[in-house]
Amino acid sequence: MLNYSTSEENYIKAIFHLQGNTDNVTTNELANELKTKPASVTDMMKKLKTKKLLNYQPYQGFRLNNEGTRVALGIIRRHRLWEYFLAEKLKFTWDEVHQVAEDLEHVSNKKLIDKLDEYLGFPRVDPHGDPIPDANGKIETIKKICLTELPLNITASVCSVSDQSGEILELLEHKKIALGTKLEIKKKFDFDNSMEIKIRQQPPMTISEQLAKNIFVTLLSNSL
Amino acid sequence: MLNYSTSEENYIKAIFHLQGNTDNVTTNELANELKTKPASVTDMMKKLKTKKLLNYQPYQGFRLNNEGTRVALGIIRRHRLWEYFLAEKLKFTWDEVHQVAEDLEHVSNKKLIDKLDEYLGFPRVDPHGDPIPDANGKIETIKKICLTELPLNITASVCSVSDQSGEILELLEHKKIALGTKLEIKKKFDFDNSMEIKIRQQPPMTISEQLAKNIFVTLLSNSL
DNA sequence: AAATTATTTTAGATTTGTCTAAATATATTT
DNA sequence: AAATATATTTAGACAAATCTAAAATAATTT
Repeated sequence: MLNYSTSEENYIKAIFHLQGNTDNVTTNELANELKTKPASVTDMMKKLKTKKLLNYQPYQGFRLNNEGTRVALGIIRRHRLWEYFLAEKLKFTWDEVHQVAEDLEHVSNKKLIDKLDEYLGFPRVDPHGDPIPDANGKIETIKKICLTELPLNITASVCSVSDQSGEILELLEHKKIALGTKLEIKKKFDFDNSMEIKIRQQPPMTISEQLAKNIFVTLLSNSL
Repeated sequence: MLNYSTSEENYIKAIFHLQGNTDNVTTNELANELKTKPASVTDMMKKLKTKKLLNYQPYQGFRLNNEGTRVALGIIRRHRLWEYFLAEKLKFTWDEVHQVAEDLEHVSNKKLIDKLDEYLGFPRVDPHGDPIPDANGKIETIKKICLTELPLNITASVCSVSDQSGEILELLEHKKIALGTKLEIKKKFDFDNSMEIKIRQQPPMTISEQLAKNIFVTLLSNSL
């Protein structure tokens, strides 16, 4: 259980988020993600390769290996637990938690994080609906679908919102849509792709295509 | 409200703790406190002087100026609020909180700290009995005296313990002495400087000079 | 397939924070 | 007050993380 610098951790986390199941991450992609220069990325990739956290051959891009993935999941665990703490206990809003957690995540004291996890009641998802890895690095795969993909009359639970701007939060608050809100689609209108949705004990309401595109839900069969 | 690096903050904090009301802090003192080398201290003092946080003339030692003190109190506020959080909410023991707070204190987001303060109920002292500066940097001066200085039959409240080892904590736990415990001295024995103390609703007990020297109390007139 | 374009790497510089060893200033002895 | 000892500073080096500019490699176009 070595410790890694804040900078190393930021690179590891960014690679984790960029690498899909198939292709390698490229130097430019990572430089762009981290708002740094390609030369800096190459330097760090050499370093992380000697630390055996990733596979890297010059000009061929890179991927985290098992150890790198383990480290990444540790960082993500810390990040999401702090996000949960900030939102749940300190009453930060959705759009504020990420930035603050960016700093807190680098305090890598295992006992601190495991006690925080316990204090929070072992939450399974962060305030954006993303799953929190457990103390062993296990992470649930939650089948998120965009609200635009949800079939009619199927109840689903709001699990995340991709846009985190103040504007969307204002709108969601007005419409009483929050994380965990259970809803179903009653009608879709081809004219403007707006839809009428129903939340239990509330009258039906209409939401725009633009809003629906930013809302993600999980089907309640594999509920949270 | 500039931001300072972790290293700068550690120097500022250490100077704050070393500087009394009169004399300057010396290079060697600070090097010893921070377990670094005198040359490194000189380098940093030059830097902090250009940042206008302290007074420093070569060979004459240094002191924080008003701005430096303000910065130091901000760091101490963060440190002690996290200590309180760790002990109170996450159930860390006395001897564990300091080390973890050393890392957390460098996350310098004002909103985070002010919300944490509110969440904790605006605590006035940390788990070691040291006062927590408020959001404006105001700090209470608590008149701590060593238990060995407490007059007979005067009730006082335990406010801090200088030694933070596991051994002393074990002993204090056994004797049911905790922070906030109210006690008075009934007898002092010149032979070995041991003393008999009384805690309300408990039989009198004897404690050694060595233990008494490590316990600090506040008189209840200027109570916590 | 040759030429052009885009991407990636290398080489060398910079900043921050640290160190060792040597030089300088201050304090203490005799 | 001169000699010795201690404390402090300077000079120069090093590692981490970054950058710019140039070189090398790969991909694309004609």
